[in-house]
Amino acid sequence: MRTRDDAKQEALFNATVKLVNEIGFVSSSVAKIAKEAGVSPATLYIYYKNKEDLLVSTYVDIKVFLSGEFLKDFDPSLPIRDILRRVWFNMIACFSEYPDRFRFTEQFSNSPYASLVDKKVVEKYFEPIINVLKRGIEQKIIKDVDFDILAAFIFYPAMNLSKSRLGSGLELSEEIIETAFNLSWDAIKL
Amino acid sequence: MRTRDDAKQEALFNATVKLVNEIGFVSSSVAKIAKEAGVSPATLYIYYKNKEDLLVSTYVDIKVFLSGEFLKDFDPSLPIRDILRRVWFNMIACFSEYPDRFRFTEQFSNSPYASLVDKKVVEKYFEPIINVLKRGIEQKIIKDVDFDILAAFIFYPAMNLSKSRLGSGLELSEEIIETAFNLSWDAIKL
Amino acid sequence: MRTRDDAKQEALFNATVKLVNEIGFVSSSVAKIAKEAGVSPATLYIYYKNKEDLLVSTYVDIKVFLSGEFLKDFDPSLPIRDILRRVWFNMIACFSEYPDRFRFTEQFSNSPYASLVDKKVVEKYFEPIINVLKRGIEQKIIKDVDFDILAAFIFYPAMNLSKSRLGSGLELSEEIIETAFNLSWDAIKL
Amino acid sequence: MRTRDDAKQEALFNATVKLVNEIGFVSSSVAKIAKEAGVSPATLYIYYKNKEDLLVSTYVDIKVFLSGEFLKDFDPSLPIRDILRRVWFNMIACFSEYPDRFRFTEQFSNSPYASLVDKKVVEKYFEPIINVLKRGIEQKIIKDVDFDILAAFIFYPAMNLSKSRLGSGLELSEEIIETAFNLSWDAIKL
DNA sequence: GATGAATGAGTGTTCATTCAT
DNA sequence: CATGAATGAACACTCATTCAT
Repeated sequence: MRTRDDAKQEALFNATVKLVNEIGFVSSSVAKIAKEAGVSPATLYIYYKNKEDLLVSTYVDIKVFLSGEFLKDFDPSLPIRDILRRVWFNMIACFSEYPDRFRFTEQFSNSPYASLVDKKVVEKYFEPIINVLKRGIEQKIIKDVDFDILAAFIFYPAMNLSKSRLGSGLELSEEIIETAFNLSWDAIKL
Repeated sequence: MRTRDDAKQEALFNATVKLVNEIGFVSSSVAKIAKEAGVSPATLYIYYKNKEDLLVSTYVDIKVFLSGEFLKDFDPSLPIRDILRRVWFNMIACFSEYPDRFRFTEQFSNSPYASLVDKKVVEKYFEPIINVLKRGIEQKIIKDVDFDILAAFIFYPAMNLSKSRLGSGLELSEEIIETAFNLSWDAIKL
Repeated sequence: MRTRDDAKQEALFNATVKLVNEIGFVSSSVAKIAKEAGVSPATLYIYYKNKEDLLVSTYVDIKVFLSGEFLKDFDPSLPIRDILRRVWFNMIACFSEYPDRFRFTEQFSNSPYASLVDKKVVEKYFEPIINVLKRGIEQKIIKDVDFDILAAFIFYPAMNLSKSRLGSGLELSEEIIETAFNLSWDAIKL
Repeated sequence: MRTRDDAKQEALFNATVKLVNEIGFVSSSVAKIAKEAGVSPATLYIYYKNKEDLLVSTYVDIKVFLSGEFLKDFDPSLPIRDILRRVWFNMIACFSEYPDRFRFTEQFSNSPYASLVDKKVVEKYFEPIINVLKRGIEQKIIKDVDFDILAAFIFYPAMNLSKSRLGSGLELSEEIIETAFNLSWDAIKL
């Protein structure tokens, strides 16, 4: 018998990300995604249970991928500010390098599909960063506030900045990224 | 297309916001929206050119409404920090009071429809706040950085905080809002 | 606005009966039925909630129609044997005149759709015949056995005879019908 | 196509009968039948030419099986009434013991597939009974009418009685079966 | 102004069957 | 012999929009 083809699954993944970005969730039909991936719609159902499974799986895969990018050259022995600075630069670089995947997660997490994802599974991959923040709080370097408040001043600004710059086509210079990180650090540091 | 019966138009507006939140953009069909509003699908086309017009108009209307809420008790004679603090509290209160409208804008602005909105028109309503920031920069109270960077540490944290708290069902206490505003202020103040 | 078109509903009814007979339940798709009726598949869903509704409604309509045919010239003042004889002849004539409707009910009642029909509703239309049988039992003219046993020797033989003759293309002569009725009467009479 | 593994063929036979009864002809796809039988859809095509072949073969196999059951303890030396009485009891017992196979034949024979079966082949297995009836006619014990009329008062009542009782969940007591046979005998005897 | 009827095009999904291993 | 992968065609059904009243 034929064997499962990783190339096909990857083609479906790429086609999904591409189409959702080009024409949006609403218009991204199974037929169009399959066509973009160069397979029959029926074939899609060999690799995914249904459309929901395709979208949720794609989202989770991207999230795992992004966490890997964010944690590139992660070195817990560095000072906390340096660690976060590296993560910050990684995030911005990642969003600029993989804007499609980034935008897919933005669309996805604002859709009703979002509630279908087990957040625990995804959060696990971001744990190293969370631990750094915890350490920072213990060492009285970072303000002792809930994690979602810290997140609102670290991750979301990076995302929103990337989004607004990607949208307007402007480049995010090294300098601007540094400046923005300083605001982030000023927000959370004690 | 706009014509007379305001009650019908309002019913359509409410139905659109409600349905998009309940079942998402993808599933919100013209037929369902019309039914929810208690009118015929054909009637919808008297008030709106087509579905796109319905969604975009609804978005713009909400944005205008939100700007009014954000600027409640706006008093330019107060110190800049106090002005922004009031805006901050207004935003959080507004998101918590009108979660449907808030979530609609989130879904909408992450969809391809977003590009159909003339940002100038919407931004106009937020000008008073922008002017405050400009004044703050001139007076060396606020860091002299691009507006979108400031926005990334004022508006988006408020939105993301509201979103994450709304999603998890947690309440945002007065104290937490105050704390979060302090982070925001620390980020942008000189 | 346009008004509901009885001609269309009738066309759908006829198309359903015709197609189910020609190609069977399995192959009778909504698209084919709509095409046969000369309307769009979407139009079918204005007149029927879904395919199941179409088939069940068609079945019930036929059953009501058949009961009317069976009871033609029904005269309760006649001797019981004469009443049943007339019903018997009516049945055979009806099956031969409307073989499509008859065969539809045969296919339907042997399909899983059958369980969706409220038997009470259908049986109501056959009550006059049932009452005749009851009277016959009371008057010691007919054997005192359960109704389904009597039915198995009155209605089903008529149906099966019709079916086997229709299938083989043979005519059912007046004489043969009379003969068969005699067997039926011999079976149930005391 | 038929080849070796009898266990697989039997599994397919059972799966077909089971599924057609549980979900009907319409929903019984090759994929589901194969899954139920624990084999690959492709394997099914080793044992059967196509779906039609599978269904027709299953039907014929059941018919042969049923004929065997009907003729259990068949003793042509007994009086004709006793022979038919035994067949009658065998039929009822068989339908109650193998309701799935019985219902399969009911569904099948009311579908367009029925016309694909060579009736001669099937009838052959029921010949002993037919011969008894012929003898009964010659001996002036049974009415001299066409065979299909006799059948309509012997076999079909038994089937319909079984069907209605199976459907309603009621048991068919020894006494009721005896009673019903008496009606059958009254119908056909001279 | 307002409506339910009407539809061609599209939706997500499953189908019977064949292919490559 | 046996298989899961693969698919074009079909499935039931819904879509945004227009039409006739």
